[in-house]
Amino acid sequence: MTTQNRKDHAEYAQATEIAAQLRRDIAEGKYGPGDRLPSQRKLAEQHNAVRGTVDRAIRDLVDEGLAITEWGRGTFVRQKPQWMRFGRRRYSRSMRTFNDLGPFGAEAAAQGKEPFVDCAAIDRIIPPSDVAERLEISPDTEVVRRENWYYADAEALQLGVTFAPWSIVEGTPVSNSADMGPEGIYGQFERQGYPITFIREEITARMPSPDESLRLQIPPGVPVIDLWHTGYDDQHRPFETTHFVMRADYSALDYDMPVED
Amino acid sequence: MTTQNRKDHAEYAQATEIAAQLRRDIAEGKYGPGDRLPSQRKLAEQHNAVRGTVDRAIRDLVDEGLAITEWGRGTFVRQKPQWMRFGRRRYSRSMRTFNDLGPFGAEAAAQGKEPFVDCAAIDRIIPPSDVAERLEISPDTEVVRRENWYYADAEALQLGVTFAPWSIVEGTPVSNSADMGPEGIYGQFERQGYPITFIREEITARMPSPDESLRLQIPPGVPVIDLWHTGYDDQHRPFETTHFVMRADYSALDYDMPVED
DNA sequence: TTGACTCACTGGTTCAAGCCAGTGACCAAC
DNA sequence: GTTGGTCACTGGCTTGAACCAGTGAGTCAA
Repeated sequence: MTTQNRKDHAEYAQATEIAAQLRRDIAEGKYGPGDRLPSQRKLAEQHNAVRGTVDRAIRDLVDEGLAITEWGRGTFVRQKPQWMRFGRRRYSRSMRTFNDLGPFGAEAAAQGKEPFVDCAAIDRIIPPSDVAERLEISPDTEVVRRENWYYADAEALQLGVTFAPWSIVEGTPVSNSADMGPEGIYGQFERQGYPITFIREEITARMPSPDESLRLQIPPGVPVIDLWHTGYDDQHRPFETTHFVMRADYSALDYDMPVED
Repeated sequence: MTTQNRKDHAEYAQATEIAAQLRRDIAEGKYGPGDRLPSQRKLAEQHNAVRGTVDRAIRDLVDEGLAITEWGRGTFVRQKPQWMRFGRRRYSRSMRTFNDLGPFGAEAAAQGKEPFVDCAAIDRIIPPSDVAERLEISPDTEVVRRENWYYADAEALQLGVTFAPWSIVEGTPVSNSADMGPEGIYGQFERQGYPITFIREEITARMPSPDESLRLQIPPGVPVIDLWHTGYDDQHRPFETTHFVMRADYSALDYDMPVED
């Protein structure tokens, strides 16, 4: 590897040194969670550097998720939030009536947070190709598109966009109502003859797009978990797929499952 | 929300404008994957800005994973790599003999990559508390620690650190050899009376630490998937747990599983 | 032909200075 | 007491200049 990236090169650069010093100070508890770091001007003076250099150092910390800057107030040590854990049980029948808001609400409540789910849109559309593939339908088969935003304590944590063939959901609350009733959306699917029996979860992580940063109010330095969930009925036919984008700093996935031969 | 982060504030800043323009150009194909962007000095001239401003804009692109800079050469549009997908089948018995290198090797080969697994260390240690909890052992029970690095085409993609009670692995290759034989590590566990029957996967994502960036050679703007895997035998006793850190831009997880009541 | 060298060009980093805009403590006027 | 303004302080961003170090094409002498 002859080419090097910025950070490699900066290994002994002043900004990197300052960042490393601050990381040490944070790790050693000199600055605890929520504490304010010295101002950029003070740090510049202390390290015999220009303020722009300190700004770069702090930007690195922020990008790592270790600190958060607030305009006009200062730079603060970030407190690691509790995780919301989601997994296979999210879809189990016994979870359905656990809480008005479903598994998300239950998990939020367990964390002492106020859950809120906002169904922002319900549309009837021609599906994007990746949706059609997951639903195993031809690309011109219409689907319902339900856009849900999940909040805890008024902070947006997740975006979930659910797709299902229109023919399955026509006339049911899934196609025309934000309220899925006490049994939830999977109760509705079950009534239509599609009991959720298998699920497939395709997971990756990435940095949010600028649009996602804005809409999910994701702080700098926090990635998102990008999850495609697909539900299958007892005959292994897919009947719904949901694309979740979750703030990674608040979210964990937790699956337990049998191993087959 | 009265406080705003850096990016919100910079919404109409010049650097953000330049970044947005470059994003558009990339999206529209003006610059394709692998193409070199104009030099910072040229871009500065074009946008009537100073080079520092252009540098900030490009840094944003790099942090998003859209571009990669090479010192002395220029800034290039990043090509999105193929993903390696891992999931439940990674542990199934039928996968064990698929390839000398196991599921990782099989997946790499499927992507046309040259797989290589390096067992960097085998130690006998007192486990960290999170390991002891997952193995359901007392914190003073010794365990084996196996550190594995996974490469594809000489690029490090994953780090996996496996822990298992020393009492289980004593005298077996798991405790003293990099080579697990044709049946792999789970074949060894099975011989000791621990057939892998259930798994638990705890998944989250985060930005890599500077150390991880260095050792996995992770480009800026790429998060890691942080995965704790635990294997259980037919009596639901945990016998091994592995902590994976995976480059998120190359890795996806793909699970299919039954839903239970 | 080949290898050493030059040189223009690249990004990486820092400097020194300045203006802008949000914050919050403080204080005077109501 | 409450209100509204001042002001010192915060980070956000830009300017313009400079030096460093890696790259690679082109040159020139052995």
